[in-house]
Amino acid sequence: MDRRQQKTQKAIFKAFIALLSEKSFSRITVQEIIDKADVGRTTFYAHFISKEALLKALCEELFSHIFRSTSASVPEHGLYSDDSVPDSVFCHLLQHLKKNDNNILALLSCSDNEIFLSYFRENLNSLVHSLLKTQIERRNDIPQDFLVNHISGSFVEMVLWWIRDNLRESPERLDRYFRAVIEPIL
Amino acid sequence: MDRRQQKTQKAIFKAFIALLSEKSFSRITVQEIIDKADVGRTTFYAHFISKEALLKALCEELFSHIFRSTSASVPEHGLYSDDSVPDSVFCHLLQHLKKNDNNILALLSCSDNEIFLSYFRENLNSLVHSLLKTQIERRNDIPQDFLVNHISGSFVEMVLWWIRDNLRESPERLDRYFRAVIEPIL
DNA sequence: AAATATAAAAAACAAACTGTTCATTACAAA
DNA sequence: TTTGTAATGAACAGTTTGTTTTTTATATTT
Repeated sequence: MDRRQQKTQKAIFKAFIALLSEKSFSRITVQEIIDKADVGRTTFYAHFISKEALLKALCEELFSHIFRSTSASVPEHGLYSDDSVPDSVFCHLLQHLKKNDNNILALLSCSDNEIFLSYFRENLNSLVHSLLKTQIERRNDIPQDFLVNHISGSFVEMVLWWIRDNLRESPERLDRYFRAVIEPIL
Repeated sequence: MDRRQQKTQKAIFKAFIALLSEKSFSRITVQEIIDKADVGRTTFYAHFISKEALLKALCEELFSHIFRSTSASVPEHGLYSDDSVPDSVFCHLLQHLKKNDNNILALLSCSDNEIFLSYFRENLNSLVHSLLKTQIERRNDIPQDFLVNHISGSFVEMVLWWIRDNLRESPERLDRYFRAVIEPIL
């Protein structure tokens, strides 16, 4: 890819992230983005057809990154299948989030966060789904779909709660709480 | 209140709800609202200072209604404290949602639903909080806050899942699933 | 190094939306 | 009936959006 393109893309992403930590997505204008990124109006539209497309591209970037590194880290054993394993996939995820690469926490907590959340949920869902497949016992009184949704949904809600609480709890303790409400139902 | 005011308010709300079931909040313009409601531009701004204020007013309307009727219906016994009670507060809520008064389901499922969801969560939170107070046993290994958030959060996620699934499951069965994942941790 | 291709820029544009003002008309309540 | 208040229509300046066109700057290829 042309070095010039990379430069402008990077500038636009950076400006966009900075703006997102200031104000909600819907209040951000293309004008502000190109002002802050210091690129021409034409240039912006050559890269992204709209503000929404930019948001989507950003989401794909960030979440594919965080989830690739997470699911690669603990692939072999299932969801909380072994108590002796100290760090679950979830703990890894929380630790990753706490590091706050690329301001991902700011994005998840901003007021127009629905799009981020849907990406978060989607990625979590497939993660939980694949983890549950390795689980031996299965409940036959609850649909698998419901269970998957419950687990990933609860996790999302927990993260939001965590953020609202300014990350006061440690990832490890949070993971322990999460185990306490998830393990009994498996 | 002046009959004229009631009339325009009603027209605006109605137009707004109709538009929300067509497209997301951010794509709706004031222009469209006043066109559909057939009121003057000046009139709209005399009632609501912005599109956002209208949304807020609508949320307050709808949720205060649904939650007042719900929490009034089952005030005396706690959250799933008695297995012999067939219909929990949650079952009531689900049934209420299924009736879909004022298109509340459309609002919860539209793509810009963050504001609706925050109202939903908020109301649920205080409901769960008050229900847990009547619960005798308490876990001392998990903070009460976490538990409340987990329960109401899971419920919200379940409803979203339900909506995505086009309300295929009955409220009663959904309530059973929810019991199965919540009761074990109480 | 020169030639070619491609990205960025600046300016200008119509179209749409916003939020406000003001004068006029219609309606409700006393 | 009179008086107050709500609704209306038109016009407005200011933004924002997405596009076009021309020119300039920078990579890539030979």
